[in-house]
Order: sequence, then C-alpha cells, then structure tokens
Amino acid sequence: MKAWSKICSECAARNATLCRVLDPQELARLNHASFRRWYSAGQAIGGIAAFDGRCATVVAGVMKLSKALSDGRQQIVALLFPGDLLGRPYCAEFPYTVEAATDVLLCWHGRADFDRLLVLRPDFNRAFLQRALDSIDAARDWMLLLGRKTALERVATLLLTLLQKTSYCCGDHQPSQDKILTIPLTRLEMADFLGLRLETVSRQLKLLEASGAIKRLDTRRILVLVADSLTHAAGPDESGESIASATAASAHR
Amino acid sequence: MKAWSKICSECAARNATLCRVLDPQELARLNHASFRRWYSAGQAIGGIAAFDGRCATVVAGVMKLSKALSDGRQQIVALLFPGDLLGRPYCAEFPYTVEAATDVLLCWHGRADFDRLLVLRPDFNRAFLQRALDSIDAARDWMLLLGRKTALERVATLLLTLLQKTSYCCGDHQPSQDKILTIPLTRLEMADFLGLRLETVSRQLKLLEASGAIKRLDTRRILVLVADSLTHAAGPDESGESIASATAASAHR
DNA sequence: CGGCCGTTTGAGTCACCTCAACCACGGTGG
DNA sequence: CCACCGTGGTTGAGGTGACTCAAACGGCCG
Repeated sequence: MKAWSKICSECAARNATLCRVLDPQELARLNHASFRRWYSAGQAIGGIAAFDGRCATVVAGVMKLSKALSDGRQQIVALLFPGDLLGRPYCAEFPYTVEAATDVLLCWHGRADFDRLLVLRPDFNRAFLQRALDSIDAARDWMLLLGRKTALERVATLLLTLLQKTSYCCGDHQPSQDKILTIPLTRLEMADFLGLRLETVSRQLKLLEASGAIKRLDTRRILVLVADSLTHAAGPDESGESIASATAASAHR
Repeated sequence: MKAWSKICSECAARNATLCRVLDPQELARLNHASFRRWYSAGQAIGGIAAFDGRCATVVAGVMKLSKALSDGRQQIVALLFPGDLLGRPYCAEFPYTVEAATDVLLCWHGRADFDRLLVLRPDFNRAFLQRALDSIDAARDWMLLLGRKTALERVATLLLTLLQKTSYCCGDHQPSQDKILTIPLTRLEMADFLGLRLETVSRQLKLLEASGAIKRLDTRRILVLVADSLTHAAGPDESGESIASATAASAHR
C-alpha cells in the first residue's frame, strides 16, 4: 500500500476533492482541523446520528450508503469513491447506513472549519453545491435504472459506471489501459445496488461473458473485452427527449 | 380559481418557498426581476437546454421531472409541488424532461438576481442548499421503493406521499381534514413514477379499495378511509439500521 | 349518436425470484 | 500435510408477481 500522506497538498485524492479549490493558506488550516482514519471492509460507521453535521472526504477505497426496510430488504443508494464527500453539514441526522465496501481511508474535517469555509468561501460553497446537485442527478439516473431497466441492462450499466468511476479515481488501480475492472462489491452488494437478487446478478454476468463482452478472471476482477458490447447491453441511450414529437407518436411505448 | 397575486409578499406559495427567508427589501427586488406564467397540464417546458441556469418556483399545480430511454421507457424522477424550486443555477443543462402534470403557475426568477442572492445572502444560500440535500434524500428514498418494494407497497406509498405533500401545500385543496386525496397524475404517470405498468397500478388500487383502506370516487379523487391501513400496506418501516446486529442475524433476508 | 381518451378487467406469459445443492477458496487446527 | 469448516459464488429447477396483449367500459365533446 502506498504511503498515505497526511498533508492535504499531497492528498492521494486531491484532484477529485472539494478541497481542490482552496488556496494554500485555507488548506493548511483545514488540514490542521482534519484527521484521517482507516476503516476495514464491511465496517459500519457509528450509530445513526454519529455524524452530527460533520463531513469526511473519501481518500481511498469505496464507501456505500444504503437504506433498509425493517424486514431486511435493502437498497444501496450510493457509492462514494475517492474524492467524494460523506455527510451532511448543518444536520445532525444522516439518514443512511454507512459502510465501507472496501478498506477505506476517510479524512474527517472539523465541523467548525468546514462550515466556516462554506460560509466564507464562495468558490468552496459553490463547489459543494455543485456536488450536491450532481448527487441528485446520479440518484435520478439510478431511479431510471431501478424503475425501467432489465436485469441484464442493470448489470451492464453497473460495470460501465464502475469502469468510468475507477478509471479517473486514484484507487488501487493501475492507471494503464488494461481494462481490468476490479469490482469493489460482493455479488450481494451488487444486487442490493441494482434492485436484484445476487443469483440474478451472477446469471447476467454469465450471459455477458457468454456474449463475449467480458471475461471473469475471478469473482472480483473482470476483463472488459468489448466495451461497446457492454454499452449495447446496457440498453438504449437516454433520450434528451428530442423535440421530435413526431418520433414519439410512433415509438412511444 | 383564486386571484394569483403578482406580489411576492402575497404569494400563494409563500410559506413553502425559498423566498421566505428574504427580507422585504430583497423580496421587492426579486419580485421586480421575476415574472409569472401559466402552463397547462401536459405542457412541456422548452427544449433540452431551455433553462440556461434560470430557476423558477412552483406557485400552483404540480410539475413532473422525468428521464427516458430512447425506446420510450420512461421514469418520473420527481414531482414538484407549490413552493418547490425548478432548475439548476450556474448550469446551462437541466437533464430532465420537464412537464406540467396539472395546470401550473411558475414564477421565473431573474438569473442575475437569483445568483446574486445565492452569493450574498448566506441564509438564502443555506436554504437553497438545504433544498438540494432534501432532494437527494427524496430521490434515495424513492430508490428504495423502486428497487425493493412490491407493487402494492409502491402504490400505497405514493398515496401516502401525495397525501402528505398536498396537505400542507397550498394547492387547490380544501385545508379541511376530509381526507379526500386528489391525485395530480394519470394512471400512466403514476406507473411511470412507480416503475410499474398502468394496469398494475389500477389493479393495486382495486386491491386497496377491496381491503377497505380507500374508496375511489372517480379516477382522480380518492377517499382515504383508513390511513393506518394504507401505512400498513406501504410496507414495513424504514429501519434506522438498528444497532442490533442481534436481530439482523436472524431477520436479515 | 359516435368517437376519443383514460381507465378497468381478464387471460396468458415471462423475467426474475425462491429454494436448494454444489463448488472454490482460504484459514484453522490436529 | 490434510481434514474441516465458513464464506461467497455459481448453477439448477420450479414458482410467481408483474408484464403483455386484448377487450370492454364510462365520461366527455363535437
């Protein structure tokens, strides 16, 4: 494992973080008020209200946020990659179950300093807002998947999403173009993210392999042979709801 | 129909809007830079990039945001009620199809003035941020529904949600406790919101009626007879993922 | 009256779920 | 070194909830 610097300016996730917008002085101050901690895979973070308005940045690894019904049905609602922010400022409650999917290094920010930046630094504030809005878009994209896509499309979409996320995030990945995807989730977690059962996920992966799009190296690693084929399996494009009410009339449903 | 004042301080949606936090002076200024416009049910708003960073407040009626695949499959990702904000500041793109579900009155805000408030007024900024974060929560709640709930649970949940939303929003509703719910959606729209087919929605409503929880007055209006029964049909509580790994061991799945 | 639209109802099908067996791998201890 | 076990993954057989297709209904409007 790399040497994980405690210095913000040397942060492994620096380019992807919110903190990027800060000047050296601000950064030093935030650095002083932050601390880092490792969580091992599967470890959950605190009780329900353990956040108490504090935020943390994912430096390495993948976190998962999930919601559950009391009968055990569970839905993963977000994955957080290096550079992503965890928590909700101003708000004691953080209504999700937070768990490390892989081993994770978090950088916890001092609440007072973080809130201060939000108020005093417009660019920081705006970057934060941008993130929040992006999270909305991501959640809504996934709503489309959960509500309307088939099992095969869901699995293919997940693989593509992971491929994209891990390619420019500074995980434990080779920066090379080898197209080996290391899935940070178990089959059960994939299922909980996709609104499927783990058996179904397994079967769809088999189908994708049979179609020649991928090759399963081991349970966690997948060699992407034909990315286009994956894209195709992921279903039709999202339509920007073209102006063409002409096409809509015939093609609609 | 009421007389819809053009004066912000007399706005029908005032108590639910962002603008609530503004002082009279700011309000007057924003008022000056805003204009109101009616959209009839079913009407779509502009082309894809018609927003161009501008925002609008829903004053009356219900808007829907949806995403679609190019083969016609569609998912409604959000409903906007009076007081809710529409659009995305700083960003030309607004990646949703925006349509009026009912007749809707929008109050369009001047971009410059709106952005200025966002920067200069911390309370306004914070209120906006709060909204965005609430939208994330709402989308993720719905992800749980789409990924894990049964058809009956979905329909019941929708009815409860609508009941709650319309009860304290200043729609065309009686403020009384009569428990008559006027659904602002067609069956097809309900289906597109719930990730179901319209026939399925219809059948589940029939089941709910057979169980005595509701009575269908006409296609749009529903008399809620036993709200508890609806709540029960909506499925088990969301668990705050209790500390009890003890219960989890047995009850989990 | 006739046509249209949104809705309801029915009958049959299928994609995904359920249940269960089996397998591969890694760690543990005799 | 190997028997044992636990965990996570795969595979199979059968079931079912929601979908598909189709027909009929009822209110509305010309």
